[in-house]
Amino acid sequence: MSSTSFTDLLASSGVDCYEQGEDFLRGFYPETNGSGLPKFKTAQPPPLPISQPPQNFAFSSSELLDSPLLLSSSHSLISPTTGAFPFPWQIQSQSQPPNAASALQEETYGVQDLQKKQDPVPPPREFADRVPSYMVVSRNSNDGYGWRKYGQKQVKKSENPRSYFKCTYPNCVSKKIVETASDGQVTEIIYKGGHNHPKPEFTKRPSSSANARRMFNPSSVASDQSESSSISFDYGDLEQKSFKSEYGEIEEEDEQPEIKRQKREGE
DNA sequence: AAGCTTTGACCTATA
DNA sequence: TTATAGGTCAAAGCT
Repeated sequence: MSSTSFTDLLASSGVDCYEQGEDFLRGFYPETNGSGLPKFKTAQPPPLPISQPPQNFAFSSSELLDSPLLLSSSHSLISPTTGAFPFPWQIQSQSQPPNAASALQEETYGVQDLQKKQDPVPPPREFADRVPSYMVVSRNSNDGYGWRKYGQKQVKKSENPRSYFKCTYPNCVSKKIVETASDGQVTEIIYKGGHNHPKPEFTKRPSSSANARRMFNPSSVASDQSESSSISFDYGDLEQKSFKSEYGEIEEEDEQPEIKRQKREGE
């Protein structure tokens, strides 16, 4: 599969990724079997039980706003003529439609050049400079999901250390690997597996203070500044793609209180 | 007290 | 079969 097929499909599907939930998912399927249905390597996925996919499945405005990359490139996000979404990594960095996951197997979208060129906006480092290192490193949850870091490794193929994250949602096997440069910039994100759940509604999460603090702490915003320089998706091990009907609704997070709290804590 | 990150050790896949 | 690299585990410590 190639990245061109992805955008081609998006273009051919003629969907607006922002506005169309289900259509977005449909259009998101990077590969079809010719009948408009996605190809699945492991098993035929159940039909999407979501008659009205939550908007968070695509983007939340706060996240969009948080990303200077998105802002800086927003003028070219969607082709007015084709409707093609030129930045599939934005979709994936936000969330992975579970059923699209296997179709994205071994798909890699590299956007290093783009990111490096468009990352002149200095992140709000005032937080990162004050908080403990692990808090800084945890700047990775802007996609709305809760991630727990379970390992870090310096790999040979890259001079930057990799951090390994698991989704904190119960029974969710989604993982992501974040490669972070010495200056704190995220140079690569690799998603493995897809979420079998919607974005958690952090206000309802147990121990919401702790989770919310990390999920929406401003330092994560700082990370967002540089995140998505390169995002890869590996859904090879994704088996359980069934969507649970327990769809929570998290449209937009009012992160102002969290930011304030974080500021207090960071001081 | 709960949940998180850190980090060295261990496990596994691959050449 | 062995060496190496990548991925994961789990105890310790932190917020």
